[in-house]
Amino acid sequence: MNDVAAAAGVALKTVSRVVNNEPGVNPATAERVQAAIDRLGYRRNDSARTLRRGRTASIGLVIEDVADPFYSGLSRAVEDVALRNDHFVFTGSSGEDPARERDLVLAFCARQVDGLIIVPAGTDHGYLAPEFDAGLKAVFADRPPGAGCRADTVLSDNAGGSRTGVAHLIAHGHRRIGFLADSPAIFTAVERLRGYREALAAAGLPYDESLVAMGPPDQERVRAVVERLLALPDPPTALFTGNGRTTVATLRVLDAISARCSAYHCSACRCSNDRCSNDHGSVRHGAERHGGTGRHGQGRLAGLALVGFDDFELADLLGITIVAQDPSRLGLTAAEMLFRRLSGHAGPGLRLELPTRLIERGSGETVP
Amino acid sequence: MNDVAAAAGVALKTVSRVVNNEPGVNPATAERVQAAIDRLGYRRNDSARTLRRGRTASIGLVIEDVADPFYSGLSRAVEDVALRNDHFVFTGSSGEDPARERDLVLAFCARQVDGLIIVPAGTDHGYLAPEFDAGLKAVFADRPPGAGCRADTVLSDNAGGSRTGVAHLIAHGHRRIGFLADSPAIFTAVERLRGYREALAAAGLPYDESLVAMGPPDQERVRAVVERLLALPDPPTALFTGNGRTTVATLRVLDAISARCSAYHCSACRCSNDRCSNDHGSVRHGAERHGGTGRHGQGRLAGLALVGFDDFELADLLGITIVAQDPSRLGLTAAEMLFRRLSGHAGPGLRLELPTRLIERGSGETVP
DNA sequence: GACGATGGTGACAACGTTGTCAAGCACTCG
DNA sequence: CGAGTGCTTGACAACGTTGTCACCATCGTC
Repeated sequence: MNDVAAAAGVALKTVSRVVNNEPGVNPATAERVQAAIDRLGYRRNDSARTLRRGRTASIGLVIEDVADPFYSGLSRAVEDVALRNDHFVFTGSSGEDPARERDLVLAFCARQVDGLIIVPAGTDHGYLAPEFDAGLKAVFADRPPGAGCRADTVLSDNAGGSRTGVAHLIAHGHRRIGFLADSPAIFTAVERLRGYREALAAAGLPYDESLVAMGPPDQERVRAVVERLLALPDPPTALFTGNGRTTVATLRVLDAISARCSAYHCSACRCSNDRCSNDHGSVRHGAERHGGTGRHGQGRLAGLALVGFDDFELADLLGITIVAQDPSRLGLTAAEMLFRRLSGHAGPGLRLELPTRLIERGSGETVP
Repeated sequence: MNDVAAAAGVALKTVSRVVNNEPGVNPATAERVQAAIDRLGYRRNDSARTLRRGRTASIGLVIEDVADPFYSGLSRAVEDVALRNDHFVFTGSSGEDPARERDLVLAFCARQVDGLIIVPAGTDHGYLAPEFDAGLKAVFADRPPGAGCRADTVLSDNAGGSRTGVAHLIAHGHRRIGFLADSPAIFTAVERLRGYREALAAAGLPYDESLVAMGPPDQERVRAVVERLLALPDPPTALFTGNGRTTVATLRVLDAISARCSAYHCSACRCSNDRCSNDHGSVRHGAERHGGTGRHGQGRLAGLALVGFDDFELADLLGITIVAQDPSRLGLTAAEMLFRRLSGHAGPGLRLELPTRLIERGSGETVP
């Protein structure tokens, strides 16, 4: 900027005015300055600007994993809102590690982000107190902050969505419904379990702990869980899967089981064959309709009904009934709440719950 | 920092030394300072630090869309490498708009990012020249920079992968192969078209322009394209789709066509029925094997063979043969190249090409 | 006992911007 | 002609760090 000022024969401050489109500069001078700027390829140093003004025009976003479609949808929405507000976004993935969440958050604070959107991995946010005192604004998304933290929060209606999904299976005659979800350390998983229990209770069905399995959605764990469930003396006739990754992993397992067993007592055409070489205990045979209009998934679910929490790509094609939450709406809402705070809005911390939506595609509408 | 210094009864500089773990501080003093830091909840202001040191310890990442699984995988890899190198990542989505790409890049530069990883939307990167002069390091990923820009570049072997995929279809007896890809403004699409043509040429097959359709992968456009192809007097018996989104959109279209037509001349069991009420011209009927071990997709492709560029979630389950590139390897490689430059590595701009891999899953192995 | 080496500490300038305030100028009005 | 007004411009300090350099003890050595 110094060089530009010298080149244009004006003072530093005048260049600053031109760069910032401040009023009160003679058009002729402005043009001269602009010419010097272009000639020298000058670009404002936003670090210095930030230091001087105290605002960085950037926000931090801490999520679990950008590579997860749920969070990448959320990210995109946050980014869009931020850009509309002339802010940039630092993104960091915590990988469900509370320590990493904390490190990321504090690092973003040291970078003087104006605000934060956090999908918390941990449950203690005491470390944020000094930051809040220093004027930091934060919004929690998808999961609430730990006790004692009164920040704005945007959640999905996890319990309600889960209740609806499970009630849907019950309405189709299912009495034994397996429940697979993420680890009980995760808020959403616990809420969805609550919804599951509420739906059972509302229908007067017992809660059977042997039908419930919670843990990380990795393929091998899910495989073991599904096989355990199907080997029960009184196995489930339907599954409710508590997040997108678990649903997908479950689909793979059920598909493999279906493929191992080529015997079908087909309910549509009444044909049957006994080429089944699979020692699969009491697994019911699939109800694939030969040449019918059923969707892909239905013939490949080892005879089980399935409803999942979270929509995912190709769920439509596979005919998987799901309870949809809207990740981009979650991100959008969180970002808008944050920018409202940043523009001076005071008032107590809000807690919003976004509705979910049951989308029927076939896999949840089969009878036991 | 001033307050901390006052509270600990030391000079500013000593606090600075403690904060930065610089040697030469009396342990007792350091402890006193640390206590003051903790008591006051002090956190270093990285804006000032940046201003003083000239390095921001952050990099910028410009991609097409974080919400696209391809780019979110790439992002995650970049983020991981950055974190390992104690850097943070600004991410911005260009949405294939060259102007937005430019704005993002320049905004990141104004923020003094140490380096950039760019998936370019545009083909003119002259605007970067002053930044390069000022010492900016940049790596281009997935697509090369515009002419005249000698920056490091990491690409997938687009033409080669496409050639392999198409040759695979040819090897299975296909002579009329439709080619669907992204807009010809996009480097990868053009390269993949080149691979398609090379595979045809190598097999002595003619290049028929009416079998080629390029444009954005939105569902309605793809639907129209597929329907046009199938209505040709001599329709294709196979399709090669040039990216993940196009593949998925194509699957939806073919599924809808298959569902509309419930007539199957089943090659596996020789049964046939004529309940087909669909006016689908010369569309071949699906080869679904009733109760066989085939994968989901094969019965739902309207009788067409299909190979797609890019792997995607559930492609395994659907039995879709694809040419896989590795987005996270792309991101990892780009980030490592960038950090090599940042740590002083000089030398001419490199251009790397990562290999692709054909994964056979059924949809690409059916005969015409 | 004088000297240099060593370890610990602090004063000060500088990084590149912007907010504050004041000054210069041309013009108008009484 | 002088005061008042509005427009344009510039000098200067400050933002919170860190690099440079200098200072002062303390210690060991000749």
